[in-house]
Amino acid sequence: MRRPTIADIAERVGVSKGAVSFALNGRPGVGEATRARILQVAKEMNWRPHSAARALGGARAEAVGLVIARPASTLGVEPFFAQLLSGLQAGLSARSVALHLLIVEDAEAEMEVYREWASAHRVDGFVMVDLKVRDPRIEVLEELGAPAVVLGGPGRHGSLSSVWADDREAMLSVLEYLAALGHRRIAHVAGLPAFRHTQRRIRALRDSARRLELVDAVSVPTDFSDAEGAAATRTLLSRPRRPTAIVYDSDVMALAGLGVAGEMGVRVPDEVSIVAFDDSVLTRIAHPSITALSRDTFAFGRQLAEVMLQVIDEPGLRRDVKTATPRLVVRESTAAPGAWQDD
Amino acid sequence: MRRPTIADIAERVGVSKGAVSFALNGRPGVGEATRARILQVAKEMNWRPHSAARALGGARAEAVGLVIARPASTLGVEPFFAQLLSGLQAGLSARSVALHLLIVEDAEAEMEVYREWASAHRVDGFVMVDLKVRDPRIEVLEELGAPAVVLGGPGRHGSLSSVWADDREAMLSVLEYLAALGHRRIAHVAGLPAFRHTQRRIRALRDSARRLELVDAVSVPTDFSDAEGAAATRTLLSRPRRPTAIVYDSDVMALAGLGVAGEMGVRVPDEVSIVAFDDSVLTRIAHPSITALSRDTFAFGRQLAEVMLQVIDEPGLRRDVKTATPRLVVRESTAAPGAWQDD
DNA sequence: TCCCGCAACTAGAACGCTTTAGTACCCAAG
DNA sequence: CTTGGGTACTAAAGCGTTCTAGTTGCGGGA
Repeated sequence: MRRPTIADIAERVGVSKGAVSFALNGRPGVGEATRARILQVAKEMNWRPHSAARALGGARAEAVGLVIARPASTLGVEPFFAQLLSGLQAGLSARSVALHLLIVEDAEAEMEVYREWASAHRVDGFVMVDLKVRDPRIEVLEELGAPAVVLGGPGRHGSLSSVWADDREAMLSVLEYLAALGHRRIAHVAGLPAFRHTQRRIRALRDSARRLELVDAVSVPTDFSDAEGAAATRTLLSRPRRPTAIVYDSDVMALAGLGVAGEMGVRVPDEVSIVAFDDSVLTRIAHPSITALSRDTFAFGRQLAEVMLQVIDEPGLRRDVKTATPRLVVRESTAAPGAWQDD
Repeated sequence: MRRPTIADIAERVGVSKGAVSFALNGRPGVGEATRARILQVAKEMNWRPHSAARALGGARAEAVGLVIARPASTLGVEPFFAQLLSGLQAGLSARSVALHLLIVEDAEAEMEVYREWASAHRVDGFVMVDLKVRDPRIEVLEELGAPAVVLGGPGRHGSLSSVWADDREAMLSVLEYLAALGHRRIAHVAGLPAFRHTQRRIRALRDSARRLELVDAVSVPTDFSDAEGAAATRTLLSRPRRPTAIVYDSDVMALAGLGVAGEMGVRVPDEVSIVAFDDSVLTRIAHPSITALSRDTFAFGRQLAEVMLQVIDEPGLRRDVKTATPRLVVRESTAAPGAWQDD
């Protein structure tokens, strides 16, 4: 048999569709007795709302959109991303809001999908990740007027809300720790330079070079892949005056770097110290275990969900949430540089 | 201004809504010249389809549902799951199909969501994971008549399609390898006994005990968490006649087990060999690296997507795809048992 | 010349729900 | 006894699209 509609219920109870709609949505305009009868019949007939029909009328979609312009494989490879996703889902599912996920080729396609989903009321809001320098997606989301939360910041995300961590401060804490150990030649294997947080880390290194008396403070950009992380490490360690410490923008790259050091016979931490942005099981079980900037990524994702839900509830709202700054967890991969390395 | 509808376009071009609909969907029933004009105007007015309205008419939702009854944290912790998810996404996004993802408390809630999404045309089909013994979800999906693909098998998934790996054969390959090395006391730290694939592995061990002359072949059930994996390992290694080899049902548990062995001063692989079902970066970088059953999980997810799309295209279809059996990758965690361990 | 068939197009119902405007009724105040 | 206002409801108009059942006009064969 066909799925029951409110018209069927109305007919059976002997009232109008309107009355049924009121009753089912707990709205005034229908007596208690009638309401009870309607609810009863609806249950008997096993009725369920048809979200598409509701959406046509402009109701909530009970879903949040996440469009990612990255190769799909990163989803599974980067612990950071996987953790973030699960935190996000955890936060959303507490309110039975689904995550509408799509991976696309590039930012162009991503914006097109924003337009489609927004104009079709397919989702109630968007979570935007991988904030770039002068990101055109911001404008699109603003123009669409859809609730949106940007992962990353602060600043430069227009009227959109955001959730961010202080990358600058985190980078400084690493540099100060390394400088205190006596390191003066510190290299930075950065992520994609187009990302705002990458820029912020690069700038933090450059800015503190003088204060910390670093004689060499270079940032090498990569695409965040383990391959480029390994290549950058190889280049750095092949220099006549190689760095005594390398800071990696992700745990995956740090691990790759550690592997390269092993291959090249450069001992860690005796000859080179290694620090990773982002902590995960990878840094913990590596051998030697890797000193890393640790944060609760799952909680980060949950905060993202929380802000998203708030912004959906109150469309005018603009929140700007700074999450806890990642703190350094010292493990076996860092030590004072050997004496022979001093200038 | 209001978002443009086909009625607006129709008015502007001076044709009926029907004609516009035909033109926009590349259907016959409208002349070339008119079609071109309609497309032109639609572009000018920046028109976009409204999926909710389409869904009302019974069109595709261009989304696949995935409902998971697990704690959200597993999503990020289990490399297998993360990889699978990205493979699935990769396969779907090639056809611009989104993944509608929701995490729920339990199987009851999961089935309720199936009903809701199906009756609301919210998704075109479902991917079901974590197939259990006598799984009630199968019936629900069959009854709903929604296209669905089950991860796991073979058999016992009724009329639904499935994608599966041969767990039995995989387990046998591990056991034969260990037996060939000389192991006779082999323990198995299993996953959730409610899962079909867990059962299959347990049975494989039991069945081959006699043939391989195992004097001790016990399976210890766990919930797949690293905590229970560690606990089970502790119990096993505390026995007066402890096993000389332990097979773990996941890489996460194997890693936990390796940690416990370290704590207890039991040397790996000299005193106990360790094998993991599921390969990932975890097993590769552990110290010692862990012998594991390896498969291309990303490809597995992509196959899942492929079958899903096929079943959506051809609702009557029932496919049963066996994926490549995981093959054993021998690393440092396995060796012949020490002589003193022989009976 | 007439009719047939086909392509091009129109009108409007249908999809399931929400919402608004309106109606019927009752009770209380004047 | 009338009026005013509140409650309980009904009828029907959307929401944006697709689909079905026409209608028109035109070219070609008898």
